[in-house]
Amino acid sequence: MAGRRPGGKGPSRIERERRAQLTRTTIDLVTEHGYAAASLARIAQAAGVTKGTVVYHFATKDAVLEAAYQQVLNELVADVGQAVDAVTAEQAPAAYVRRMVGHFAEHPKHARMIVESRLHQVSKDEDTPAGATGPARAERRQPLAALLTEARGDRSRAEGRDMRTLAVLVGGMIDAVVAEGLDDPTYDMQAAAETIVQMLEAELF
Amino acid sequence: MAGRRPGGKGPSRIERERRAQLTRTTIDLVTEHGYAAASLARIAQAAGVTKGTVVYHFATKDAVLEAAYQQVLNELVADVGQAVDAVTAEQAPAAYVRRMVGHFAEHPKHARMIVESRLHQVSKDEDTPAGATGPARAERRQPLAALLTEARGDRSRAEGRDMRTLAVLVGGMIDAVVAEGLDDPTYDMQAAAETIVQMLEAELF
DNA sequence: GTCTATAAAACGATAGAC
DNA sequence: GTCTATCGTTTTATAGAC
Repeated sequence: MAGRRPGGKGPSRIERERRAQLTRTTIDLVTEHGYAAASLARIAQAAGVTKGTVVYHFATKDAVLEAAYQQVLNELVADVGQAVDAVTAEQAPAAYVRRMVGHFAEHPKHARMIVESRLHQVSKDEDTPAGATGPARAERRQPLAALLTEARGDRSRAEGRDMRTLAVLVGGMIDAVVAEGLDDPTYDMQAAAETIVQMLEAELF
Repeated sequence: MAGRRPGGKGPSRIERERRAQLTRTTIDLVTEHGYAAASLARIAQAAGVTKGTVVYHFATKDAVLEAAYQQVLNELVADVGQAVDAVTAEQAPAAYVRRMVGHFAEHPKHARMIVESRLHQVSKDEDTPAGATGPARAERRQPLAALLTEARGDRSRAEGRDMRTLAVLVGGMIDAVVAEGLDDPTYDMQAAAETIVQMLEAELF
């Protein structure tokens, strides 16, 4: 494990810089050549260091990829969270959709990183079937479902509506729009986001 | 290359059986332990043969996975195509959604296989960014987009609607429902499919 | 604290025996 | 037509020099 220093102080300056450099390089590698191309040797070569250096700072190859993924995810959560907190509960779902699509439109690399990680970042449990990311996946739609329930309030039109399914559907639409935008840079993701908002609000209000 | 026989007859009986056995084994491996676990050695071991045998019938490892994927895809296309052809143009989109979800609900293994292949089945071109599956991905939504355009006819409500985006959104909702169903077997995919149909027809008619 | 050198295993694919 | 044996590469990780 890296970062084991005597005194209880935080990571050293060069420790933080090296880790940041390596995660940046890893993100580039994964987004440009796929998860399979992100071997220790390639990460090291791309960063201009040796394999030993990479393993020294991260202990294992998976730790590097996990760190890269977490960084991307943290930025997304912070960005969307801020946008949602800035509006009323009623406007929150629309803000969520717009910022989610907007974030990925502004950071296509991050979108690719998350798409690539979705499948590979599965648990190491041998008995876990592929694609079943377990709790991580189940929690993916939960924040949106909570926003929807709050926004709905006690409106009659939305009575009996299944907020879980609505969250699943809206989440799927967002994923699809992002994927389409990655494939075709000329695709108008913002316009598609507005269509999602309209369909969502037709169901909610 | 396998199957090179003197006379212009089709593949031999044992050729067909071996290939079928190996593709079946490969599908099981990929769906249960992920694409990364589908190495030549593991495929051979699971099928009770040697690596050489596998390579003899398929020439390359990717050819095995491609064959497994194509078989799954062919069954899906045949099933959904038949369902769509059995109804009027107006009912076709709803039939598409229902059979798509139904097929994956009945064949969870196939759903996992397709999800796993989505990322890895990228072109071998070094310059192709990860996640960009090129033409294959662009064509994914085309059949649905065609159904939507035909079903819409000349209805006023649907005038100016972007059928490409609608196809992208509906496709994304289907993917999300299938993924949710894979993660949680108790999830009511059929009910979710009906919600998709309702939202779709609200946009179309 | 950082690196070189290397170990040990798994990989895809081939050559050649039968 | 089918298999065994093996080649050459690449993988992750470690041991030890500096």
